[in-house]
Amino acid sequence: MPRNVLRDTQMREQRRKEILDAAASVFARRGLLTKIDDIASEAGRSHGYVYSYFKSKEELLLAVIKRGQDLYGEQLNKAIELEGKASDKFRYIATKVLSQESNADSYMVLLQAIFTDLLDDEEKKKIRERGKKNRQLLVQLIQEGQADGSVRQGDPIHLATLFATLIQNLMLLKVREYEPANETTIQLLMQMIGP
Amino acid sequence: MPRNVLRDTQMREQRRKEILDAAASVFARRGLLTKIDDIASEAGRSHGYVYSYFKSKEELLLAVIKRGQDLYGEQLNKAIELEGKASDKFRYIATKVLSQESNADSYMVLLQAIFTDLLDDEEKKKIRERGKKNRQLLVQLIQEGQADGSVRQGDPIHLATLFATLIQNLMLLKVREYEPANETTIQLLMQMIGP
Amino acid sequence: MPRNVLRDTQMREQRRKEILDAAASVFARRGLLTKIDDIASEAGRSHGYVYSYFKSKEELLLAVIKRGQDLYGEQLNKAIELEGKASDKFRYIATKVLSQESNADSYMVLLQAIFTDLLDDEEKKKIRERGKKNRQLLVQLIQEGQADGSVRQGDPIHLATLFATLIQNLMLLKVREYEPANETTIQLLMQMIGP
Amino acid sequence: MPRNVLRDTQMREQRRKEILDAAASVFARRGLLTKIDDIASEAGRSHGYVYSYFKSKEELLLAVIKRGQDLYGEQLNKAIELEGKASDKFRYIATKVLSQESNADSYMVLLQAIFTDLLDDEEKKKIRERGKKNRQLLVQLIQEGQADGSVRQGDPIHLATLFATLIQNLMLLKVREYEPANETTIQLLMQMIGP
DNA sequence: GATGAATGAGTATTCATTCAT
DNA sequence: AATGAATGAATACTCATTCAT
Repeated sequence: MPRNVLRDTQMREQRRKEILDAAASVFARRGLLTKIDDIASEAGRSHGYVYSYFKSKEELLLAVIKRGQDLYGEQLNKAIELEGKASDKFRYIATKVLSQESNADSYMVLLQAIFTDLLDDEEKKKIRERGKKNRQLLVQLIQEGQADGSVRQGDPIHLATLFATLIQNLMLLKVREYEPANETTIQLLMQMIGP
Repeated sequence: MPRNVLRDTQMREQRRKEILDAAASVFARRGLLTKIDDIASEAGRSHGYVYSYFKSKEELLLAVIKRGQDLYGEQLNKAIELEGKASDKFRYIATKVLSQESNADSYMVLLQAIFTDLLDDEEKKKIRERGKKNRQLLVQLIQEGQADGSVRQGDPIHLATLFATLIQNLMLLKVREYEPANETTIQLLMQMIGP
Repeated sequence: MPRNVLRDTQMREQRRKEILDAAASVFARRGLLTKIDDIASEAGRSHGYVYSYFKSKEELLLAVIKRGQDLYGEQLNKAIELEGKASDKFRYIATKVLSQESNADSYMVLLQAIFTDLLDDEEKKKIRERGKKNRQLLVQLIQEGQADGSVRQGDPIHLATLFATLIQNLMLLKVREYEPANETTIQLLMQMIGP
Repeated sequence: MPRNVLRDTQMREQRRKEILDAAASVFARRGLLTKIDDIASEAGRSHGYVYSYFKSKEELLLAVIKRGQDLYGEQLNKAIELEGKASDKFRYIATKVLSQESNADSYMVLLQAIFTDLLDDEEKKKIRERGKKNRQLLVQLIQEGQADGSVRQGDPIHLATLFATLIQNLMLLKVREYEPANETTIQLLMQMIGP
């Protein structure tokens, strides 16, 4: 009986995802000091297993970063597609992003990867490209808000950077309980980008 | 015949500082992956030399973090002592801090140290204490600004956190040329905390 | 597919023993200056291999010492269980112990470990406890001999110490060809403890 | 005024001796793991000081061993020159040697040096020669005792070896409080070599 | 496929030794 | 003479990666 090729492929994809989840969590916690064994344990597998899905630790790291950026992009897109004023969408983004711990993890991994010369420039460039693409979504939203009067005037790119910067860093601090980041913070944040 | 003890001590202090400078620079660039050899090379010395001034890589890392926090605190204090409205002091801080690359380096090192479980909780606690002390300076300044009408109303602690978060993350992004951070950004930042 | 767990475990035990053998031999030859690499080479393996069986050089050293003491204890017990007069058992011990080179190796390792402050007091204490347990076996035998008239009178503990001391040191000297230790020596030794 | 060359030489000799004393004590305690710094500290000097008196750690080690052997030889000679029966001289030796802690230290250093391949064969040979010379003194004494009837019959070389072995190992054990070695032990020892 | 035994490149750290002061 | 700054060879230990079972 021939194997079910489709199912095999799906299975494989599923397994790959499990490893990726484990990797994201551990990379966030231990940074670049993460060991393949840590990831394998987190996934409840042996380290050899990990290698049958990813060629190297670097490949795994890059995959984690990419997925984090893609997920963030999706969250932004979902917000953009909402009904209502731009400021409501920003509020949605702030609330949504800050509420998901995995975002903070992803961002921390990204930061470390960018800041270290572990990765070659080629890879760093790809990461930056994705970052710009995501920021462009925010820029759009800023412009939308400036048009509907719900966001203050000013260079949209800088405003988008400030907004992104704020929620990203707040995420970091929140997760580590290093500084507070709650509803009050979000309200302030909204006033700051408000008109 | 013993040498000139006073001069020896001064020399030693000077050398220690040189290593610390080198270490700060390399830690910022390579994060926790930094090798003692990298630091020694950066300082133009052998690795053994480094060990005659610092007992271990961890001690060196902690010293780098502490110095970064202390310098930041000094910059804040200098701003506080200026004449003028609180908002002018904030502008001074933003301009000053963002203009010094070493601040970004220090902050990145701090982030990685906090985010990794390389350090024990004891050490992390010390770092957090210093962080709180520095933020308290900003809180004071926010309150001063709310009194003189140059800063918007709202919980001072959250406002301070937001401000700190903004300049810190902007520092990061600037240094890595990942995102822009310039005079325009600062102006926006000022409007955001303005009344 | 997981492997045969039972066989794996047995294999692992076997490998551990091989390393222990190699370690005993090299420790005896090079003392505490022994390098892990020496041991690995002796076992025909890489140094990493050694570390997957023993956490550290110290753990390996302690295991070597313990095994040496346990083996010596077994040899004593075997002698005790023989038929015949106590003096015959002593002769058996002297002959048996002196004929096995590994005994000398073990003893030398033990001596060095005890005499250096490499090990903490906790570990040294354990070693001494085992030493006392073994000497107690000799004390029993001395008393048996004094009862059956085949061993001279006198404090059994001191006599046991003297006997142990003699065979241990003779072992040392013999192996290193520093001094002779043969049948004649054993005869003399027997006369000395004889009535 | 020309320097007092004689006094300078004596001074130098004196300093050398001080280092040697410190070295003997530390080598005994820490074995071949002894650091030059340990020795320098023990002597209340800097490590550079040590190097102006001894070319290397090995030279220092060899000097310590040689001195220990020479001192032991002197003690034997002194005993031989006493009036009385050979057995009295043996008792004197046992008492004297066991009462001086430095003898145990020296012997331990010697043992370790012999048992390690740190030293080249050339040096080991010299050490063995001195050892034989000292044992020869004991052999003489055994023969003297067999002549005057105060020592049992048997091959003098083996008897000498046994005696030497006994007192050396007892020294070791005594110093480390690993086993008892006192007046009672000496009495037994005397009976053992007695006729 | 899944495991974990085995390897060895890489790294922190120590310490003998040199030498300028 | 005496010190201790500086070096770098040596060594314990880690961990990514490979591969036989």
